[in-house]
Amino acid sequence: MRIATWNVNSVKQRLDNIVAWLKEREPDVVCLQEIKCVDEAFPSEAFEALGYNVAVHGQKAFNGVALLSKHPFDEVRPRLRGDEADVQARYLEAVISTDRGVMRVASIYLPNGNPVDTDKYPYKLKWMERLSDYVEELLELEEPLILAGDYNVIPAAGDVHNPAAWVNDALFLPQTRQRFQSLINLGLTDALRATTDDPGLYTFWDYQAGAWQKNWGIRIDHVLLSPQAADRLVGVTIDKHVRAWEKPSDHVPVVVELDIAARQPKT
DNA sequence: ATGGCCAATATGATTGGA
Repeated sequence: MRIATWNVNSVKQRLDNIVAWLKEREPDVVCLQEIKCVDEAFPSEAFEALGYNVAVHGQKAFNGVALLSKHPFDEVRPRLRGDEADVQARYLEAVISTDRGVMRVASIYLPNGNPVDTDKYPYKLKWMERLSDYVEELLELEEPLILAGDYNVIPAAGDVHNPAAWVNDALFLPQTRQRFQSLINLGLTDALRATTDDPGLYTFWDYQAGAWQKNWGIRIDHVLLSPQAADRLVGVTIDKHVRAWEKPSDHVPVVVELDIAARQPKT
């Protein structure tokens, strides 16, 4: 089972790139973030033509998450629980049947939190606590659980080109990193860090200041695994090459290979 | 990060992203 996450920064602007990447990579499941459109405007047909089932949780202009899957969704759950007044579309979860039972996959777009002296930073921290509270419940199910997305968290100094420049940023502040660590401490595995200790592995390069050309990147797109998923981890790849394509997103896909097979349809 | 961008909005300037 190949599961990927990609913040596409507008599904409409990125459709050609996404389709080209899907053909090249052939993932089973894709978690998309920042689709920046309402459900009705999501280009489902382009993905269905490639054999994907589609689930969308969008909103007008900003945010928005989606799931693509070669295998049918048994259940789809939008919105992160814990705040009924929160209208931002940042969480979408689905259940897929596999040879190891139920597998649960979530597409996550965690709030950025900048500027930190506004209400955006408390919103981020609250969102992280809501996520932890919910994940604590999900882990009790003892299923393969894949929490994939743009976490807007730089976990450690080795995950940013110039740590000193980010010390006061919402992505790297100690409180942010502590809450991310608390989430991991519930019993999750950062898939990339389970495979390598190498610094300088990035998933985002700003459009500004020639950041891509200078490799001024940050690692903020993560795939977190429950024990039942981590035990089946085969490998992790950052598809860095798509950042050099025409009209790129500022994020690139992160792809996880798990030794889990889709349930064969009954014949 | 020496400065540098990009997407959406009934747009021609502003907001949001990271």
